[in-house]
Amino acid sequence: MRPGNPEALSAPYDPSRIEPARYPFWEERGVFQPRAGDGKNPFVIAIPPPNVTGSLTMGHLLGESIRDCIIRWQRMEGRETLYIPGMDHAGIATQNVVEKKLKDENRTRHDLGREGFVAEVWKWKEQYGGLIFKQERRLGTSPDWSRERFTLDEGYSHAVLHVFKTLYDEGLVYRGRYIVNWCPRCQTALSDEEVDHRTTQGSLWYIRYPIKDSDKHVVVATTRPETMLGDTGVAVSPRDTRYKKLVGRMAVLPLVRREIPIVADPMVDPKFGTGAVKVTPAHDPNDFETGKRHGLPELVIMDEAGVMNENAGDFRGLDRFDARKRIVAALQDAGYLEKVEPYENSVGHCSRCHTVIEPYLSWQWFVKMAPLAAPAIEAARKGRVKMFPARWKKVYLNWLENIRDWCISRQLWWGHRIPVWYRGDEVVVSLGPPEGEGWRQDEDVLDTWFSSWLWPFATLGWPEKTPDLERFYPNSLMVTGSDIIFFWVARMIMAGYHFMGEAPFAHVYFTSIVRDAQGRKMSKSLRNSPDPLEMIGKYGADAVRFTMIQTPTGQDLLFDEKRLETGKFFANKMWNATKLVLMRLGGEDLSSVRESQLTLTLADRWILSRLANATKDVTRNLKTYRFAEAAQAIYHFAWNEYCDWYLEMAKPRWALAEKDEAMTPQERVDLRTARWVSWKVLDGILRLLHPFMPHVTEELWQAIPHDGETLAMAAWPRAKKAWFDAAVEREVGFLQEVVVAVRNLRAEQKIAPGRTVPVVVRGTEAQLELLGRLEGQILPLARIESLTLARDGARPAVAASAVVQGAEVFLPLAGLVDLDEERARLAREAEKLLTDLEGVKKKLRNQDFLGKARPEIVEKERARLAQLEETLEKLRKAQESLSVKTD
RNA sequence: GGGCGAUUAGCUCAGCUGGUAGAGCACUUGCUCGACAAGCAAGGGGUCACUGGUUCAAGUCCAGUAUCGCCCACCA
Repeated sequence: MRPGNPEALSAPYDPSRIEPARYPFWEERGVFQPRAGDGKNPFVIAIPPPNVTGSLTMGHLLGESIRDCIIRWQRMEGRETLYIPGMDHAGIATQNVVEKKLKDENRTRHDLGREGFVAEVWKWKEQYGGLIFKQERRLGTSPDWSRERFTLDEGYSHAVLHVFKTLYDEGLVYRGRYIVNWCPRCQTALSDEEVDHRTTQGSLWYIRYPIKDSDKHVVVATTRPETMLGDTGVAVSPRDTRYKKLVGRMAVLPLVRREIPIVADPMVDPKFGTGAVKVTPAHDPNDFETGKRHGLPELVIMDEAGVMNENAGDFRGLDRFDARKRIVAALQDAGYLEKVEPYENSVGHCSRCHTVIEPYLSWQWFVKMAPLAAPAIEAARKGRVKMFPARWKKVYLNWLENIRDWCISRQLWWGHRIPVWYRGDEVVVSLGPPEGEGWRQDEDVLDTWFSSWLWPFATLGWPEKTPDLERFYPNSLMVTGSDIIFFWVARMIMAGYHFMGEAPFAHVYFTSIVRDAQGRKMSKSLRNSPDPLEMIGKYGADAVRFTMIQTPTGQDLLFDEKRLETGKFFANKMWNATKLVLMRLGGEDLSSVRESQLTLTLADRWILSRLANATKDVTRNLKTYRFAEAAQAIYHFAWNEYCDWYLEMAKPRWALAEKDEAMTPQERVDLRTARWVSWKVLDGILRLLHPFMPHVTEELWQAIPHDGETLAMAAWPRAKKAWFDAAVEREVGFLQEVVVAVRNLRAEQKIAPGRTVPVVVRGTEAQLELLGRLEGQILPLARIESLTLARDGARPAVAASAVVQGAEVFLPLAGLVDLDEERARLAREAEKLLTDLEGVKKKLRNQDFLGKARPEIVEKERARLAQLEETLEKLRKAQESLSVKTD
């Protein structure tokens, strides 16, 4: 065993001094690499790959704190652990960043050409990408950096293209011309999940469409009047008698004078608007379907930038929103506009740049999802994949059960280029260019999520059968935000089943969403996210981790910087407690000490029992992902039990070392026992706390006597059965109550803190015997000058008193006790007791309660009644004695 | 339109199988006793959103209401 080093803690606790040095310390010792463990299954977590453009946010801090806590815990449990790091190439996001940079240089990606631009992005990536991981090291997380992956690195890209080809060959990837979500600013198609719907105050325009060969007209209502230029029909409900005779006739499109048929279609809700709908097959997904059913032409009137095209006649060249204004004006001028109503509806926006989405007719690639969803649905239903908190299962299932095909082609340059080759009418799907001349590769790239859905196995070398894949798939746990449950979690599960034949992980833990104090989501644009590195600098990584991990499970976290103090103060407390213990160990060699050679006092047995309980609690709560409870358990034990009580009770025993005369043999054993127990429990605390606060615990552990090189690889404590001792806990509980009662009396009587007081206790033989056993350790706790144990003795003449578990505690201070004060206090006490007593009596008078409640509950109430009556009786006597004396 | 969550001390939140309401911060009072003022000790503070139900017993289970928040939905 390595001896302690008190020097190490001579300076005050300063996280920014100790934390940075710990990272290389762990790395040099290979702590983060998996190492074959005890034969148990390995424990594997893959990081949700942050965008290559990303920087550390409070949200990451939360997820990383949790992931690393579990990984470190499992590592200490002896499991072979792997935490897989990596980044996402983030197609649109990254392309946008680099395009913006080009724009600042007055260039566009088109100036560079495709190859040049992609080279530029790679250059950017090398220079600025992955900042997040440089920052993250400061948090002390423990991924195996030697296994870091990037979704666009060579092997991973191969996996992505391989998946595309496989799905194509299976008929699950297809190309088609459909209405897709189109961002006119990014100029690419998007999946449904990449569209944010926002409730928007708009208008409903009622437009008259004249009926051909008639002086009548039909009125249609629309939220998007500009699309009328692309109308190729008018639809009414087949059940709508109002319009029955119009079906089959032609309407004349205002401004354009195109004749369009009036058709009957069940899509129309006769109760909405006028019951007649304009049909614009090229600009609305509903209308697209309607158009198909009636063979209506698909007339595209905008280009990919949302600018009206040659089919827009006079409005050509106008932006879609300008066109809307001009068309409405023109309709009004020509008398076609019947009315305008304010109307609230939901408008899709690009989740990347917030531009209003345009439904756009174009050729795109899709994945047929229903067959992939089936096993993923079953996995959740059968519990093969469990979600925490469980309610997310419903959300997940609801999405999968109503799943729609996934548009995976993106009109971008940064990403995996679609491995499809065209030559005339020939189409070949192939990872490389086909043999022969004249092949042209598809211009589009794949959705970023089409690569990240493979993350749990593509990071391990799939499709090669690598040893890593063999050993570390499936992963154990996924920890991520519920905001990407559809984007990512559901799709990973689908991909896991389809390509690996089993779920990618057994458990999914969804973290909270971090919001600001007003409840707004943290975002760059709002600038309401504190700088994580600044927080770490100010409070220390340990404090940040400890605080973040205590977020309410499954609820949003309203982040308040003030809360970080708790963690910092706690670390400081542990620093100082360790310093104290270390000094008092006096360099004693503990390596050869065995528990059986020691004489454990009541206090020792108590703290060991409490340690066993804390160990059990922390472990149980980690197992069930109740991080806040786990953190609370160790916090409370370390601070309120070990520091506040045990260390205080150990002080007089440690002081034996400074005795002038020689120690007796018993004293020597007692000293050694106090040293060993205080060290042993501290060691246990540091171990239990390490996953939450790795730096300070490692620092402190290195300073105290320890075995092994690093706490990060030390064994997780086990709750020793022999240490649990409920009887001892009750006994010490009584002693604590006595101490608190004396302190309380002192405070109430405003006795100077420096002054010691005599105390008389009347109680049962057992109670007095207990007090006697720990007398030496209790006296200083309440600054007691002398403790008189009086079994049947008379009550002191003039005293302040309290009742503790039936025992009477007296502060006999004639002349010093403020009698009025004391009488008032006793009266208050008695009143409180009386209220409680009434409650209990009422309960015990209730025949239903006596008859139906569990017997042990009734017994408990009876005992409580007795206790209350006894206490009250003693308070009354105290009151009497005071009134007699003063008369 | 559907679904989910929240409502407990001034603030942020615990309260897991129903059985005397908890923590941190904030607040009050008192403390330079050789670990720690980032601390110690003692306190004050809650009709657990509302209404009804189940039960001997409800913060906890059920139903409804209100307010706030989130998600989903081809609401012209």
